[in-house]
Amino acid sequence: MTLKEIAEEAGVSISTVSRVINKNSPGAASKEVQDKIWEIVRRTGYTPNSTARSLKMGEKKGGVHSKSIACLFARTDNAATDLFFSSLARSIEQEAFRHNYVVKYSFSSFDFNHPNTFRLITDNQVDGVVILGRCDKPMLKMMKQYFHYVAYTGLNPLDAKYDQIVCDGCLAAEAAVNHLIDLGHKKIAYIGEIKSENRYAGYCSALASHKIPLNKSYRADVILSAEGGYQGAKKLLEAGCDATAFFCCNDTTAIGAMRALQESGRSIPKNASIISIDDIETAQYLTPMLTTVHIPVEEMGQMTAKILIDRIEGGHHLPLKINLPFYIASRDSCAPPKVI
Amino acid sequence: MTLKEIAEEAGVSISTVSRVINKNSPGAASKEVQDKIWEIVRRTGYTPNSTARSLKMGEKKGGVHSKSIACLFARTDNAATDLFFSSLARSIEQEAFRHNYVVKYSFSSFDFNHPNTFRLITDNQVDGVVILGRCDKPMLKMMKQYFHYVAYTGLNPLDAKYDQIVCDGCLAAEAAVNHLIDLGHKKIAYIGEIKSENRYAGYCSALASHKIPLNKSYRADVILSAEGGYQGAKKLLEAGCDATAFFCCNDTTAIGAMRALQESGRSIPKNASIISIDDIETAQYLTPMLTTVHIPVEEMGQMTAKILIDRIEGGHHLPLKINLPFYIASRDSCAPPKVI
DNA sequence: TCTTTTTACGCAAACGTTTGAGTTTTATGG
DNA sequence: CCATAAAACTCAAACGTTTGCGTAAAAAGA
Repeated sequence: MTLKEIAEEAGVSISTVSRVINKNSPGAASKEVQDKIWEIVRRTGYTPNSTARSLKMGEKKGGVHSKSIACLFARTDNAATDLFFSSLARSIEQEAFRHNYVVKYSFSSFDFNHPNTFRLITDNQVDGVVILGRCDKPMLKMMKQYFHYVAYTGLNPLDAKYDQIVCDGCLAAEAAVNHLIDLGHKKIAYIGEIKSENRYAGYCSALASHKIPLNKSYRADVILSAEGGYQGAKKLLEAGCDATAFFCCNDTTAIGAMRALQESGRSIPKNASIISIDDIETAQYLTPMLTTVHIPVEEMGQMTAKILIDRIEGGHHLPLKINLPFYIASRDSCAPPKVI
Repeated sequence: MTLKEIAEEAGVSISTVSRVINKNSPGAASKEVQDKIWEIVRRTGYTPNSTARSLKMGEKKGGVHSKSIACLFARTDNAATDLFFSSLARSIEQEAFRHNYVVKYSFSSFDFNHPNTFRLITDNQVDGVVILGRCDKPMLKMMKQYFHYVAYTGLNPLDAKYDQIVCDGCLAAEAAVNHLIDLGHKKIAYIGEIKSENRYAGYCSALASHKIPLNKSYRADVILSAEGGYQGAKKLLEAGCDATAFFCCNDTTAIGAMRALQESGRSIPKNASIISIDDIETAQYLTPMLTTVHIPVEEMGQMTAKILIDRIEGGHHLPLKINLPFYIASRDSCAPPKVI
């Protein structure tokens, strides 16, 4: 159904139909004509062709908006299937929805070398994009080229002039490890990614500031998943690692690590403490309840969406770098080390 | 930049520029003109206006495709933040990506009464949509009206003539409860949703076929989340429920229930067995490892995307109703009841 | 009854493309 | 040198809208 067809059927001009449907012109048509038009609209299930509409509207003052944003997972071996990112994505979407925006997600690992990627990006007009996960400067820059409005959210703040709403993973890791140290631990293992991972930097920094030497045999380089955590902890244990505490990069990894620890006969927190980052919903229902750094995902998502949309709709503030606070959700998986 | 501007600058007609850029017409222009046009394109960073392009292309034989599909969560109190749906969504997206489609997700609870919803839906042209979660017939019908191509995936098969790729939650629940019964349990509690939930039907049916009377004090009507499971189990326990086994509607709920059970001093599976549905990644890393009905999420997502896209691109088969098989991932959370 | 205002409507251009059909130029062959 | 074919290029319509401007009819005022 098109305006033209409706117009023909109603015996009026296209303009009239258009004006009636976008009830912007007060006295656009007589009551009769209006009724007739609406009747046809309802009966035929007409919906305006948004393509034509935005083509036509594209010129308007201030530019028109597709009222949609994209949400790109910068690195997604597993991110998309992690509760943390789901929650983040969800809160972004909810906030966007409140502003009448839709979100187009791309879970797929975002790879500019992929022949499709470019087309997907440029084809799919969006007003702005939020990048989540891990993102380096060149990539952000590239994004800026194609999308005027870009915001980043995640745990890895970048020192670049882009809007970013983050919760610093480095600081969070540092706090977690400090928590362990405060409990008396000195032999603290690291399970998670290492290369260009700021959580690892936080781990190192916490140790360093307490003059605890870095022990490479205390660390396992694994991807962030339950399987990763399990394998990482197992490897450490089998190598005879005598760590009394384990720092895991996120809760899911911790779940796997806990499993490995328990399988080896260690009880948590009696024989080994474990702490991680995220505080996904299930963390507090595990046995033992997981001590973890609570990241305010809800707020992160909300703010990100709000700020991006604000930008899109004309708010031109300076690049914002918002650092949201975390706190340690202290539960049952950490205790002082057993004195021998 | 528009074709027109390029044309002016190059001193040729719009048509020529168009033909050169979409290198479809072999002998569209002379080498010189081509070079000149490409030079301008590169220098100015011209990208075709996709809105205009699709408006124009809309007529082509077979219709043109926006190369995008939408993914709507029919009911989402919590679905979006559940690993099961994340995995499902992700596999849909990956498969779609392989076919050069992008996916627009809508996590927001999908509510036609919401004034925005209608506009969001109709505004955002997609070639087809997949509905996931829970969906009733009227809603599916409504969807069909706006999107020619609709596919459903989830655990709740519908007896309607739509493409649906499901894993029957009723059968899965029945199998789970049968598993419990086979172990010797007779007092089996139900934790999860009840109203119009086919898993509840499966639970009832399993009991009935073994002549075990339905005991309403054995069931807790809660939403599917860790918190829900926790509260549900707690309520049951506090009411003095003497069930020896607990069926939970999904893994996340089971995690919460396990917590409540353990808090009450019961050890699993010695004092109580627990089984659920989904088999999310973490299930096998819990302590005890969770026995659960494995749902082939990956396959479900893949098939759904593939079938929907096939439909969109012209494959006109009869409405498909694919019922994927599940199996019981038997682990450590179930054991025969303790003989008293 | 004649002007003036209001109400109701239509015309046509424009948004940036694509494309069939036509027109001009150049090369080919006799 | 002319006819013809091939190559290079242009015209203009169309896609479905929105909207400024113009006009006819009805209502109001005198």
